[in-house]
This record gives sequence, C-alpha cells and structure tokens, in this order.
Amino acid sequence: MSETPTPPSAGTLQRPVAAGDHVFLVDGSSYIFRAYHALPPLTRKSDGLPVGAVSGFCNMLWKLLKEANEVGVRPTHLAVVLDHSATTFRNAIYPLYKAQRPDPPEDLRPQFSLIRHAVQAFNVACVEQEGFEADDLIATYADQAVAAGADVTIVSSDKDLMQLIRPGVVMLDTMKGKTIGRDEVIEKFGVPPEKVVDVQSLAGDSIDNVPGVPGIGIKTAAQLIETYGDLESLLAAAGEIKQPKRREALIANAEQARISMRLVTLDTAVPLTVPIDQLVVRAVDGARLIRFLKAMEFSTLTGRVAAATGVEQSKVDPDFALAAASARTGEAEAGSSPGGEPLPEGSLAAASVALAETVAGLTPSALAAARADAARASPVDRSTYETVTSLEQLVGWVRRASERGVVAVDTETTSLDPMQAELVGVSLAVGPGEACYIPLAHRGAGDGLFNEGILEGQIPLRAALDALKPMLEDRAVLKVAQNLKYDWLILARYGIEIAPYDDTMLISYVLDAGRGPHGMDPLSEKWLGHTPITFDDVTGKGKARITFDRVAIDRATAYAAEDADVTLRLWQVLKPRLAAEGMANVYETLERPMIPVLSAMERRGISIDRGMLSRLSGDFAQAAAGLEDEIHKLAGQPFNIGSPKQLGDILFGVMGLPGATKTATGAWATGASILEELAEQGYELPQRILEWRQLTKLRSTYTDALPSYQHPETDRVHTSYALAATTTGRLSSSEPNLQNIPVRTEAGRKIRRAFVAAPGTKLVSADYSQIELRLLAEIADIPALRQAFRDGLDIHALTASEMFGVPVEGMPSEVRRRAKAINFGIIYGISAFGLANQLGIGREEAGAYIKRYFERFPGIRAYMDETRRFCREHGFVTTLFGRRCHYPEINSKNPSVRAFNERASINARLQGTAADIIRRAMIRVAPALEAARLNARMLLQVHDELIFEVPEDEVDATVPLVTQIMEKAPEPAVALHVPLKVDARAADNWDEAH
DNA sequence: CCTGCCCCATA
DNA sequence: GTATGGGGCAGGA
Repeated sequence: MSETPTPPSAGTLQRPVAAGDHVFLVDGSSYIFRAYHALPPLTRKSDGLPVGAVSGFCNMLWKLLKEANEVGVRPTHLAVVLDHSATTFRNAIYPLYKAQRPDPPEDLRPQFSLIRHAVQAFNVACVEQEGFEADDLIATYADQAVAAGADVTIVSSDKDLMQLIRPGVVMLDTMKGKTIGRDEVIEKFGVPPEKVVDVQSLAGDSIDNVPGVPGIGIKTAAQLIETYGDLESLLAAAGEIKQPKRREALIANAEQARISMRLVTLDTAVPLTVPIDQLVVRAVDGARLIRFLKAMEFSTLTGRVAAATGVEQSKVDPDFALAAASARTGEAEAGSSPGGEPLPEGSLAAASVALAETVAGLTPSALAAARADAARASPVDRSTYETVTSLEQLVGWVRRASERGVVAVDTETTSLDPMQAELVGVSLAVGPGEACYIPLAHRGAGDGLFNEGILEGQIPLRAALDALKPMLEDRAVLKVAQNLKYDWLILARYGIEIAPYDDTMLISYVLDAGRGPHGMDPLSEKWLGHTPITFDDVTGKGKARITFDRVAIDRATAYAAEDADVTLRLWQVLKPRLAAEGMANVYETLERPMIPVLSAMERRGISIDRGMLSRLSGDFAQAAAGLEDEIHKLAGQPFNIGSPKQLGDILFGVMGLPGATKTATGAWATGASILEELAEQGYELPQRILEWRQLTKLRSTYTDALPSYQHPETDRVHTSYALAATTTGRLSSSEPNLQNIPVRTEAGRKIRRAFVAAPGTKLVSADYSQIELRLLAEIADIPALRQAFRDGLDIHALTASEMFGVPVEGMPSEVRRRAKAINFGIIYGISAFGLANQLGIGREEAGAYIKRYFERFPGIRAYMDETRRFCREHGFVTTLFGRRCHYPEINSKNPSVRAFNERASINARLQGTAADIIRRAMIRVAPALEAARLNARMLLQVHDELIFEVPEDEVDATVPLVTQIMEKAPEPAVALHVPLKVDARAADNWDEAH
C-alpha cells in the first residue's frame, strides 16, 4: 500500500506538532447533522437501524485518512471533535443560548453513539469536553497548531468556525468538495475572517438564539463593520448613524450586541484534556475497522478498507455488540431451521456467527473455550468496586459504558416482588472487575421509626435515572443482566425501556436446560469458580431480614457491584457459546423476546372477585367442618385428617382396610387413587376423606390464598412467570401460581368464576386443541394420525377403533376412554406400570394394550426408539424449533433412573415443541393487536391457553385475530403437516370463557 | 424456622 | 407414564 503510508509515528501515542505538520480537526457534531439532512436516508438492511449519517461520516473519515482528499494533503494529526453536553459556559453568559434548539430527529439520535464507535474503530482521537462546544476545542487546537508552525484544516462548513480562518488555516467542506478560505468568507459575510465575529454579533443567529441587534442582518452588519472597523468602534459612533431606526436599534441594543460578541467568539484557551500532540494519526487496524463496518453493513466501504489494508474481510466477523443480531429484540426469524430446511428469512444465519467478537481466524467454539478459560483465570476482586456518589462520577461510568458498547446492569430494590419494589440502587459493570454501585435511596439502619430519611451522599434518584436513561435505551449499547425481567419491570415503572439487551440467565437456559440451575450464584460457581456474596448474607433472612435500603452502602457496593461484575463475566463466557453451539437462533427468537411480553402480562395482572372468594371460603369451611364430624364418627375417634400419617394409622392400622401400601419412606400411602379404590368397594370413610381433602385444598390453596396476592394499588393479582424453570421450555407461574387454578370439579370451577373481566371488558380464552397429540403425529410422522387431524376426526375414537376393531359409530365410552389414556400415555413416554395405574388394570393387560398400539402404529415405536437413542448419544433431545432439553442421567446405571429419563426425553420433544409454539404466538400477539388497532391485552398463559382481557366491542375482531396468530404460530420457521386448532371464547369470567 | 415428605391443583 | 408450584404436617434444629 504505497499510497497509504504508515505515518512515521505509528504506534506511538503522541508526537509534538511541528512546522510542516498538517492538523485536521473534524467538527463531528455539525457533520452528523449535515450528513443526516444532506444524504439520502439509509437504514441497516437486516433490522432497519438508521445509519445514514454514520455511513457518510465513515466515508468521509476514510477519505481523509487513506484516499485523495480535496486539500490534497494527508493529515499528520487528526481529531474528531464533538459537543459534549448541551450546557456550556455560554449559558452562563446568556441563558437562552441554543435554548430553543429542537431535539435531534428520532432516527438520528441512535447514530450519535454509533459515530463514537466509528471513530474508535478508525483508531482516531475523539475529543469532547464538558462545558465546551466542539467549536471552542477546534479553535484552541487550531491556535496551538498555528503557533507550532503547522497547517490546519477544519473539516466543517459551519459558519461559526469561519472566524478561525487565517494564513495556515482553511476549512474543508467535504460534502461540497470545496475548501473555504479567506475569499469564501468574504463572499459569505462581506468581511474577512477576523471580522466575522463583529458581523455575527450584530446580525445575531436565530438558530443558536444569539440575539444580535434587531433589524440588522448580515448585509447591513458587514456594511457597518466595513465602515467603522469593529463592533466597539461602531457602538461608540452609533449616534452618528444616519438612518434613525438603525441608530436607535444600535444604541438600545449595544449591550446585547456585546453579549452576542461573547457568544459567537470562540474560546481559544480551553484547558485541553487531550493535548494536541496526542492527535497524531495512528495506523488503521484493518480488522478492527472492518469489524465495525460489517456490523453496520457498509459493504462498499468494507471492501475498500479490506483492499487497502490487506485484511481478508471474510475472516473478520462483525462487531458482536453492534451487529443486528444483538441489537434486535427478536422480531425476525432464524436463518435456517434445525431440520436444515431453508427459510425465507436469511439474515440471521450470518448474524449469529457475529455473536462472537472473533478475531480473524478464531472459530466460535475456540472463542467460547478461550473465554471459559479466561473467566477462571482472572479472580473477582471486590476491593476495586467504586461507589458512585456524584453525578460527575456517574456520567463517567455512563460514558465508559457507551464507549465499550456493552454494560452489565443490576438493580437493587426494597422487595423481591418487582410489582412492589422501589429502586434503591443500580450497579454497572463495563469490564471484568470494572464495576460500580450507584446508591440512590439508602436509608439509615434505623428501626423504621427513626432515621427515616434518605442518607446523604447519594445522587438524587431522578437525576441519576436521567443520566442513565439515554445509555440504557441506546441501541448502540448492549445491556446485560441476569434475570432481566425483574429489572425490566422495575425500570419500566421509572419510565425506562432497556434496549438492546441480553440475559445471562436465559442464555444459560438455552444452552443448558436440564443441566442445572440458572441462578447467578450457581452459574458463577460453575463458570467462574467464584462464590458471590449472597443476598441473604447482605440482608439477613427470616424475621431478621432487612430491606436493601437499610443495607450499609459499602456493603451494598460489594454485593451489587459484584453482581454486575459476575453478570458481565458470565455473559463473556456464555454468549459465545450460543454461536458455537448453534443456539443463537433459539435464544433470539424464543427466549429474549419473551422478556417484554411477560413483563407486560405480569404488570397488568388479572382481576379477581374478592367477595366471591370470601363467600366460597366460608362455604368450603362449613362443608369441611360437617365432613370432619362425620369422619371422626366413622373413624370412631378424633384425629388430624390433614395428617397423612395419622390418617394411614386409622385406615390401615386401626380399621384394617384392605389394599394397604407403603410410600417410599415406609409410611402408609393415602393418596387419592387408593382412597378412590376403597370408596368403590363401598367404604364410606375414604369417600368422605376425599371430599374433605378437596374442600380444604381448594380453601387453603385458592380461596384463602388468592386475595392475599391482590396488589394494594392495582387491586389485581400479578403472578410471576419463570422463563428458565423447566427443562422443556414451558413457563412456570408462581406467587400465585395461576397455571393450576381448578377446572375439573364443580367446586373447583367456582374458583375459576372468581377470575373476572374488568368493567367494560370480556375475558377471552383461546386454547390449542390436542396440540401435543398433533405434534406426535407430526414429529413421529404417522400418516394415519396426520390425516385424521386433517380430516378433523375424533382422534381418541379413531385410536380405539384401530386398536380394538370397534367401529367409531356407537363406540362405548369406556373403549374410547382407554384409547384416550393410551394416547396420553404415549405423550408421557408410556410404561405398562403407568398405564395400568391410570386405567386401574393389571400390568399385563396394560402391556398388551401397548404392544397392540405399537403394532398398529409402528411409526410411534420407531419415534420413541429413535428419541431414546438420540438422547443416549447426545445427552439431549431437540424440539422442532431447535430447543435442546438435556437429560444428563439418560445413561445412568440405575435402570429406573434411566427409564425415567427416557420417558422424560420422549415427552420433552412434544411438550417442548408445544411450548415453543405458544411462545411464538405470544411474541406476535401484541404487535398484531397494535397493527389492528385493537386494545386487547394478554393476561395469562396456561401452557396451551392464552387469556386476554378485551374491550366488549372489540371481542368480535379480536377472537379471529388471536386464533389466527396461534394457529399459524409455527410459520414460517416450520411448516407442519397437521393443522393446529384453537378454540376461543369470550365471557365475563374465566370459567365460562374456558 | 427450615426441610423433606405427602398430597393435589393444572396442562 | 410428562411438566410444574404450593399447602400442611412432622421432625430436627
């Protein structure tokens, strides 16, 4: 590359400016605005991120550095100078200065920090300084350069910089491709550069809100300055001016003109934090630059840079933190299906490789391995954590986060319940060991009566959030959290919507579901070999537990900053594994997008009829009390019916009823099936006990518990969904568990009736019909079953007919019931033992059923064999959408453990695929409703059912929309050979809607 | 006060 | 036979 000589000083950080040098000062801020308006809009192809200004900026910078530029000289020193903040010393002079400047347009905003990344990628100095405008920095650098005998080119067309032009200093308008020198300034202002400020202080500037003298514009100002020499001379001689209006205006606004002079005059004495010597041009690192350009998807420039630097671009991956795959929140599909079928959406195939910040030649798995090694190598050192107590400190951390492009975030609050929690502090980590805690609402460790006030030395909460919000919402800064849904809910209540984001818990879940817990402490142990301070350590536990706002700030810093530190390290270890193990697609399409979906559902909650539950509770209690008397009478003595131990003694010890069996621990078994057996034989006591158990269960678990979960402000019940709790991909619900609300018995359904629609709305319940059986037909590839579903037949009756040779017409219900049990048994990984239990028949008979079933449906036996074989070989099974469910004990020497894992793995493919499908539907519902301008809100998910709250007059429009989304949810990733069927209904309560 | 066990509610 | 969460009891701290 003889055309692109390495600067003589390459590799050194600084070299004094000397005669013959050429200093280029790029006015970054004004360039960005200009490029935005002048260039055609450009968005990144794969996700629509606006990048027009970034593109223009990169092309300009490349030209300056490597190709012929208009000045015909290459810089020895170069800096991109940016405005740091809206407030500068000029606001002290004149508060209205730039006060009415509108916010930058929406699609320009995210480009600012991208341009900072660009400057870094070019290995060019980026200068910005608190309290000064870019123009002042440029003025100061220009002065120093000229003093040292160097030439200066200011890359800008901003008229405010024209005052700096003099021998040795020119401006360069790269977009118009022309230089601006003395002549051009005279053309614009009518005066030479040294008198530009005089003209500007008279003419003012409406855009920057420089007042000037009313009625005097550039032309008149130039004329006056031409005549009188400068502003002061003019003001001194104002009385002599002939035109009365002009005379009066000048006299009346003399002071205003002087203020304007101070506003427009650039400060050439800024105390520079980056000395001019450090602006020396450094060698471009081709790979680094290409990483950035690829992430931006600037293919033309990437090609040029590759050619000029000799870097093979195919060996460089896009910058992981900036690439579309990381920035998106999961709206797109994957590049290819797990089965290898090509899909219409292709963008993610390349992007998932981009997840790793690979250097050229390092494969994703090599990177993942290297990261895992490195994680254990650098120990966690809590002593380096910083407590952030001033806004200046905080701004520094925010800036660092923006520069790095990745930051781990954790919130500390007053409660584990995100619906009740108040923010107490925030911790950040920008690199391993580089972490801080920002206490915001810590109180004294008082007894609750005294020391109530917020401790001093904390940044006011609002100010801190205002400082954090732009970074937390900046699309160029990836936020990493552990169990983000919690922090998302907290921050949402403070008006912050984090984007883009990663969740280490979900990454771990995608990679290792079934291989252990995904909480931070176990993950830290597993991957970092480090034991973090536990929450209990800091807050105590049980009765002695204190809320986090009472934790001493230094202690809180150690705990909270460590959490952020550990989270970032976990992310570094786990994230590369996604690409290496081909799981990025599952994470991005099935996990990450669920965070906002579930957050919204939890935040919304569901309405319950408290009075109805209270009445039910009384009814149940009364009925149970009656049964209790009866039971004691039948038993011949009072005892605790709720104690299985005592009950077993009465039934089998005292009364000597038949069919006694023992549990694993040697106690009498008193489960429902045993009591039912006895009841059928005519014993009255077991029947009464079953009734008593049902009533007391319904009362304690539901009618009494549910009202206690009503939120004090919303008056609704807000469950919590766990995304990483099951091996199969199902969600789980807790506090309260709304996925096990009774439905089978009449008494139970009364509880369901207490889940009601808000006034003016209906509850709509939409559930998949026999989804797992349909997926069995699909996955096991059973043509007869597939066809039966396509024909809309009664699948259990058909199974019975095939197995027992009974015609479907007039089939006895008992025959159909048996076939139904077998179908369910298949889904559960059938065993003769289990089927026998379910049907109340002998093991041999059950075994014969299974044998006959497999004879009739050999494909299903093949499916089960293949699943077992695959799981034994790999330790996991996959769903249709590529989710992996791990069964590490599948090869256990213990036959019953092994058999259990085989059944679970057979079930997991079906249950897991169904879970994937409803997740896909859930992710699509909100955008579809919005597009249709419907106001329905998803409230609950119960594995194969979604419950919505729908304005009454929108029910008719909402039901088909939701049904359609659910039935088509597998598409386009997977084209099923069986139809999915969804039943939906609207009513005033959940029971009638279901 | 915590833990293991039993039992039971759902899909 | 699969997947969960939770309440009450009983035993050990």
